[in-house]
Amino acid sequence: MPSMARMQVEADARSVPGTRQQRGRERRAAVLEAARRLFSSQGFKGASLAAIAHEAGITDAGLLYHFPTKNDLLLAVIAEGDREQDEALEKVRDVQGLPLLQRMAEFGADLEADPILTALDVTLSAENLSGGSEINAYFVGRYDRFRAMLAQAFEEARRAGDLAGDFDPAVEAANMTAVLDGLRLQWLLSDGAVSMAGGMRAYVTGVIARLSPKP
Amino acid sequence: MPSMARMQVEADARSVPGTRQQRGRERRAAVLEAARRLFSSQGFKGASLAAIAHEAGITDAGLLYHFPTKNDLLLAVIAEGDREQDEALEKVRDVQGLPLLQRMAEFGADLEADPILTALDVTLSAENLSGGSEINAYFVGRYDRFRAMLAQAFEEARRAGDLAGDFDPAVEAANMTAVLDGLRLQWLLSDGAVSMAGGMRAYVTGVIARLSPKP
DNA sequence: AGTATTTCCTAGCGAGCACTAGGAATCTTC
DNA sequence: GAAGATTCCTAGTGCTCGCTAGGAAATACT
Repeated sequence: MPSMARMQVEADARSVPGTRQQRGRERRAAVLEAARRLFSSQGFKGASLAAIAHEAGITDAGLLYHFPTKNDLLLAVIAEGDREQDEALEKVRDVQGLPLLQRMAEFGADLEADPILTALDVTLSAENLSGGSEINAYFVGRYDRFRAMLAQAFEEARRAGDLAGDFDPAVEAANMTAVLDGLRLQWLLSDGAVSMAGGMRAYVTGVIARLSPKP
Repeated sequence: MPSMARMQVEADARSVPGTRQQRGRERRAAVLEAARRLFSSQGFKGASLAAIAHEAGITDAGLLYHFPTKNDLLLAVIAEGDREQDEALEKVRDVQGLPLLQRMAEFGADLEADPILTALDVTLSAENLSGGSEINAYFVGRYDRFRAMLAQAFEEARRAGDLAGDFDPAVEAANMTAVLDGLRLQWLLSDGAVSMAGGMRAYVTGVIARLSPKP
């Protein structure tokens, strides 16, 4: 009799496939993905726990078992996105100087491949412009590191004789970062009329053409 | 006796100076300014009517006399900001072609003069990335017009012989807009480590140097 | 078989939200 | 000075929010 009862409720949402801990991890991942989607399209304050939980197929109380507070959920979403972007950056890290700058031309195309993560970055950074919060510190640090990486590449390119002129590596690094961010925003706001890949490639080749040593 | 009663309450918040309609306009302006400040720092959803009203020196119900809904208040804030930016653009509109592009170098400095309006733009555009809302349509249209203005300037500069090469005016317009927006974000996120004025000037002179006809 | 653990739900709490109803105080107009 | 218009408040409504308490069901352990 108990075994029959088990079989009757086998189709229940909780007992789908696999072991207990497997289902737990899968639910957790589903919540993270739903949270990324809703945070990116509605912002942190705009997305409710109930809506995220519904998208993940559970209730809000069920969600709070995996992430004890809404802020914890946000931090997990950010940590996951950060990890993915670090992986994308590692493909670039083995080169330096001018080759690194040249590879930045493909960064626009990379971002176009993941519109949700791109929109998440725009939304969350704009939602945390003013200081104090943990998230604001994260974005400030990330921009600092990104600019430092590019500035170092500009310096090395000049030292190697690949670039010339009296340009300021810090300014060039900030400007290249700005093009990436600005195109991101226009791409999201223009229904595809603005291409990040095309704009970024044009910018990088333009910078290199302008700063190339004259023979 | 009534006159004495009047004098006793003369220091009341409502009866400060001037006529009735003057006070009304002043309060309305105070509400608009408080709303701009709070919307820019906390976003639309993050700023409550009570907080805005408190900053303006009245209650939330008093605020709703001037602006019947929160969305009406937002539209008024946006309309006011739009008017100010139109005025700033009109100083540029009398020139065309290369001179217009050269004047864009000063746009970074102009934005630095009004950090609140700049942050408001970043916050609200990021909060309305996805389509449908009235505000989203506003931003899409504004970017379209701005890019069109710059693209036309690039075309005219080439026609006049001030610029040369096989550059794409649409791409150059999008990229120049992107630098402006991207520097805006970094400026707000870097405690002044990134200068919008310096970056924008470097970019404009760089573009002109790169596209100048070779003698 | 019995116990413990993991996972998720039902139910509800207190706070904050945008917004409303109705009235009071002030100023203008006659 | 009475009548009307303007401006703003007190009080409250219904809703949604993040979060908690406690339990139920399924699985794993012994």
